Amino acid sequence: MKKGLTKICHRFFTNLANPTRLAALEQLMDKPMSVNELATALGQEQSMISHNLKPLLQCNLITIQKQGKKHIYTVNQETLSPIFEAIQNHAQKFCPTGGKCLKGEN
Amino acid sequence: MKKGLTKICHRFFTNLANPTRLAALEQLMDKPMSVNELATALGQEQSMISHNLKPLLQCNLITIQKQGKKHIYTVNQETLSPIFEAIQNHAQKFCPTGGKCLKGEN
DNA sequence: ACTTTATATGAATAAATATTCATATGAATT
DNA sequence: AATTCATATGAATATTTATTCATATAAAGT
Repeated sequence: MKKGLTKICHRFFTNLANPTRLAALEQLMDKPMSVNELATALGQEQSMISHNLKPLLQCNLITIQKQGKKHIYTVNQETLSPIFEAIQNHAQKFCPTGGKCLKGEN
Repeated sequence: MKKGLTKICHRFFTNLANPTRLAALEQLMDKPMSVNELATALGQEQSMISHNLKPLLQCNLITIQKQGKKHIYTVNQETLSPIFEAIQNHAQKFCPTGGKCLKGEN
C-alpha cells in the first residue's frame, strides 16, 4: 500500500461498510435507478435511501443524473467491479464455508 | 456484484473501515511484524493492536505465525494488494485533489 | 398560483464500534 | 517454580455511525 493512503482508504471503506449502501449498490450494479425505485426494491424508506446515497455520491462511487424531478443514480462500475470481484475471490478461497468468518458464526 | 454477496462484503468492509487496522495493514504490507513491533511503529498500546488484529485474522486478511512467545503477523497480499490498488486508481481518477471527497473537506 | 410527486435535509434517538485499563494466559529464562 | 516478556481478553466507557420522523426544496402538472 502506498504510504499515506490510509486516510482515503478509511473514508472509502467506511462508505462501503454499511448494509443499506451495499444493498443499494447491488441493485445499481444491475441497472441505474431512481431513489424511489431503490426504496421500493429494498423495502426501505425514501429518506433512508437518500441519506445513504449521499456519501456514495460524494466519494464518486455512484453518479447522479437528474431527469426532471427524478434523480437517476448509476454505480461506478469501473471502481467497484474489480473490488467486488476481489472480495468474491477472497471469499471463495479463504471463507470456503461461505461465511465461517462471519460474526456470530465462529 | 453476485447476488447475496452483500453480507460477506459488509463484514469485509467493516473490518477494513478502521484507521488503526488500516495503519497496521500498511505496516504489514512492508514486512511481517510482531504485535509489539506494530504497537511501537504505530505509537499505540499493545492491547489496542491485539484487539484490532483479531478481526483481521478472523477474516484471513492477515495470518499468524507463532515463534515462541512472539506472534508474527503477515498481511494477505493476494487479497489486499489488488484492492488497495483499485482504491489508488479510484483516488487518482475521481479524487484529483487527493481528498476533496474527504470528510470535513467538502 | 396551487397541488402533487420526487428527493433532500436536519435533528433527535438508537445502535454499533472503538478505545482504554486492568488482568489473564502462556512461553521462555533464571 | 518464580520471574520476565509477549500477547490476548473482558468489561466499562467513549465515540462514531445509522435510523427515524418531521419538514424543506424543487420540478411538473392542473
